Amino acid sequence: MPEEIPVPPWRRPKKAPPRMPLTQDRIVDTALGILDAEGLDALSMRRLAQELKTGHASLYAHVGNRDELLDLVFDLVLTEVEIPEPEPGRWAEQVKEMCRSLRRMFLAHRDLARIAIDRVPLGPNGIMGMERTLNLLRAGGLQDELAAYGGDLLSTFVTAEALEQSSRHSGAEQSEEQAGMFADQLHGYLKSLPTAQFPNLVHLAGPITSLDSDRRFELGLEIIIAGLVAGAGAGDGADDGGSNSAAATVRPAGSTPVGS
Amino acid sequence: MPEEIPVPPWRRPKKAPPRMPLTQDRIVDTALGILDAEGLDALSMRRLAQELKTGHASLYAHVGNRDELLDLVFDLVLTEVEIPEPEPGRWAEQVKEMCRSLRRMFLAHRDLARIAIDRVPLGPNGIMGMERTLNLLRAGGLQDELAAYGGDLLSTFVTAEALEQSSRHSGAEQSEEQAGMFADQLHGYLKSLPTAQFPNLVHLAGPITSLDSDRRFELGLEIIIAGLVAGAGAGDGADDGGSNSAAATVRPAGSTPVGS
DNA sequence: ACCTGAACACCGTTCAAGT
DNA sequence: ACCTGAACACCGTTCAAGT
Repeated sequence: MPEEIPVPPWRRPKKAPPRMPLTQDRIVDTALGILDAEGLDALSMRRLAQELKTGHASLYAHVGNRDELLDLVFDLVLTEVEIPEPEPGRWAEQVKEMCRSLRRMFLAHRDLARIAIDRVPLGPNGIMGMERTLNLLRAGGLQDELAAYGGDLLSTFVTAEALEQSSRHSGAEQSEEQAGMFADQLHGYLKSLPTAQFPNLVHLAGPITSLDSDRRFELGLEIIIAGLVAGAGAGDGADDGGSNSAAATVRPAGSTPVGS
Repeated sequence: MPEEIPVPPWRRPKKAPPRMPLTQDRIVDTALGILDAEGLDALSMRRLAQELKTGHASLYAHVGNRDELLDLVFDLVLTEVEIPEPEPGRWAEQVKEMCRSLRRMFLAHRDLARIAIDRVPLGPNGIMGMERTLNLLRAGGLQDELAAYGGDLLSTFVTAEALEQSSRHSGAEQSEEQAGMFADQLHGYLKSLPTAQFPNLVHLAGPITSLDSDRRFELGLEIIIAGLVAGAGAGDGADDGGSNSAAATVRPAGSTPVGS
């Protein structure tokens, strides 16, 4: 009888050989897969168990309950967020880069903003991210209280904006120009309001409905950072503060993922 | 046989005589009652029907589905939010008053922030509120785009902050100093982290955990308003802009509820 | 120790049938 | 026209029983 031929490693991209013992990591990975492909409502314990070819009751040996599972999924994706190491003269731009990276993570994972919105990221990657965020914010000269709260405010903003963007076209399975069609409808509705009673809505129907997600995001970012800088007083490190980013020539060489 | 004695009106505060026909208003009122008393998770169509002494299928003749019901509840409570008529020299303070009123509404209705967070208020009271908000913001000299987005940003902020505050002590039925106990635990945890790896978290453990909800709210409000003012340029109407409120002596006589 | 089947106590929504 | 009962297709969580 010949020796057993080993399975070539490239046959199992990362998932598992047909029968792998149930593991918390495997459960969380699979949950994220379902989330990305089908959304939060499809992510039931039963659906997840089916994907893992096991009974749904078996999951409770490894995750406690559904809410804890979502905590773990949230902490896992936090790995993808890049928080730059502070560089002099680039503070405002680096804060923006951090927020844009967080936003990219949300846009890459369906319904993740819904999971994140009412959760404090206290998993290992969340704690790591908090540390690096505080480090960046303090480099801008924010005093303690403002640095402590500023990180919260920024991440809340990014999460809420991602939530709004994803929920805007969540009615069915559409995703592309459906947002535009909704905006058109809303524009027509606002324009049709009685001018005497709603002068501002009629006048601003254009600006209200023409702001796309990217513009909203950058505008909000600008506002909050300007507010933080204003609150920082004439801080020493915030030399690049304010809403301009004149010194944005250096590449973000120091940016690294949270998880490493 | 004597004439039928009429029921004294004070016996039915506002609810209904024992048998009143099912109505959308009655359904929405009752839904809000359940929400306040028992929270969003308790607000099922079946629980609601039971409260109304009817079959749960009957509700669908008046509300479409559960999501639409929540839309209606949201629009109903928007009635309680006061948005001041602009007064010269009090812009920043009036914006704060508006946001505080919105916050009070959220704190008065359990889990309402969870309902509001992924909903655009397009009901009659929502539209009315948008109009009055835009009117106030433009009185501060914000140009069109900033006014259009500023209202969104402010209400998102207030909603997210209310959500965080309510979810902080949502584990069980506690509500009072439970938040303080959690803060203490978190403080101990942050202080126990290895200083070499987490210098900022260790150093800021105090500020991070000592910020109570009121302080967080006022801080965030300050930051966003400062950012809006900075973006407004040297606007004419924003004479009271910035983060101070020196002229806050006049009573808000012009403030009126949204719904009237 | 880990996994399973079966059960418990719920959901939202639909629809034919009643009044 | 409005309401109802019954059914459909799901949920999360627990727990005694198996291996």
